[in-house]
Amino acid sequence: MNDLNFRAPKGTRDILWPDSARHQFLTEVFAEVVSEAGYTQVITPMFEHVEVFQRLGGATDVVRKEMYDFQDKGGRHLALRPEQTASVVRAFNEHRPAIPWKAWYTGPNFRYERSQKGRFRQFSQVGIEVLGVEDPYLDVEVMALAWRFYERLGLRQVKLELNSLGSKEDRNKFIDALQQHFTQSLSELSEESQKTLEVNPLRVLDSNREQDAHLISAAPSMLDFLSEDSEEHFTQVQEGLNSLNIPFSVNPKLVRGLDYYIRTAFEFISESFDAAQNAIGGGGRYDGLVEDLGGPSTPGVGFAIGTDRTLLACDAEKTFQMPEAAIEVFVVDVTGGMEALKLTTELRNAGFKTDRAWDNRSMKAQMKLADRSGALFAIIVGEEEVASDTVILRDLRESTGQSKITRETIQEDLRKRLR
RNA sequence: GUGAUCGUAGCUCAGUUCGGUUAGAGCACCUGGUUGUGGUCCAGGAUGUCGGGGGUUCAAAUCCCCUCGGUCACCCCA
Repeated sequence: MNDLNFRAPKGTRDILWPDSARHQFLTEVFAEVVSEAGYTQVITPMFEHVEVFQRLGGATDVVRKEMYDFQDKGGRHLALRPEQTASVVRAFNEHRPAIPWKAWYTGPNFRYERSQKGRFRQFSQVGIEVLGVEDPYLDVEVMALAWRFYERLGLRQVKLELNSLGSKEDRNKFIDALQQHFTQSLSELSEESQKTLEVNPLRVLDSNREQDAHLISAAPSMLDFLSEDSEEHFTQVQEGLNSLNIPFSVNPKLVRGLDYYIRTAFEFISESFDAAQNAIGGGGRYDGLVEDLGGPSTPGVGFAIGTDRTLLACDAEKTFQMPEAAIEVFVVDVTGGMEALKLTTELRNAGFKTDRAWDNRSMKAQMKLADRSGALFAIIVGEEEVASDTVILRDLRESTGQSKITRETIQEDLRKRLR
């Protein structure tokens, strides 16, 4: 059991009931919210040609050092998806559905990194992508849907942080300014940030190291580098959110780790649990990505929400608890088990949630299992009942409620008492 | 990849400081009290490569080294 080879690989885990049920329900709630808005599901492969992800940018850690890539038996260089936006965009280019294409997805992603609270090597996300629309109000719709989803789960301590990264040109100007700012005081910057500065200056703003704090707060703000168009877009996004009464705060330091974001970038933070990884969802606009992946010039917006982290937030806020497993009838058979076999089949076919015991256990043991199953009624069959073509119907919620009924009326009797 | 910390029954943990009889507790599980009846109660029972490997020692869960895994933080992100 402790043999390494018979344990879930590092950073992965088995999700058993009731957690598995919460995962499933969470996905169902999400599907409901986005279906109501006209989104349709897309299911893409869990692996792609590695180039699909490499197009996300060589400065992105997710592709630079966290990718699970491998060669298949045909010599193809493939990678397990670290996120799904690239796959969805690739699928868009391959099939060219009519725009606007509003797609939603769910499923596992893979990143090779050290695990910690709210972070695993295999983790699942739900998300949406819209391709073919430039309208800033779509950015608003996208955020509003995520917001609505969190609300449906019962989460209250979610904060929306918003920023604009401007157009590619705005952004490059900003990066130059940042580079200048940090280079001036290079020695004051932490060693790690100095390295980051070379690879991706924007990301320095993300540093959590105390040493960097004052330099970062003195850094130029992205908002001062927005072109007129970008500023207009950003203003409309904010007006849209205001009109829907969705609270948000502008965070000019919000840069996000995927490098393809343009203009709108946002993140949902849970304030309910204590961990470094408290971003439960994030996204933004990525005009240009479709082109980068070989498609026609097409704007895009979307977000991804981490299933595991969102459930962590639900735990912390004590919401979205699982309902009890609802067995209605438990068949107790002390004649060998054949009667239970027939009865459970009959009752299940009739729509009753039915369970039973196995291995010809004692009546006491079977009753114990009936109790533990949460069943409301037990149907008891012994030799006497078989001979007289009856069963005993026992109400497990009471200590005494028990009656002998004929076999033909079992369903009728149950229905009367259950509904 | 870096640092800290932990790893004893299915679960939660005691025992590790200062090595020393067959390694314990609670919960859960099983059987019986109740030869046809659960949830309460009582009695009994089963369960451990003390994460793994190596070393020191007359003797290791306990000390040392290595390794694997968990947790937390950095990095990064959902």
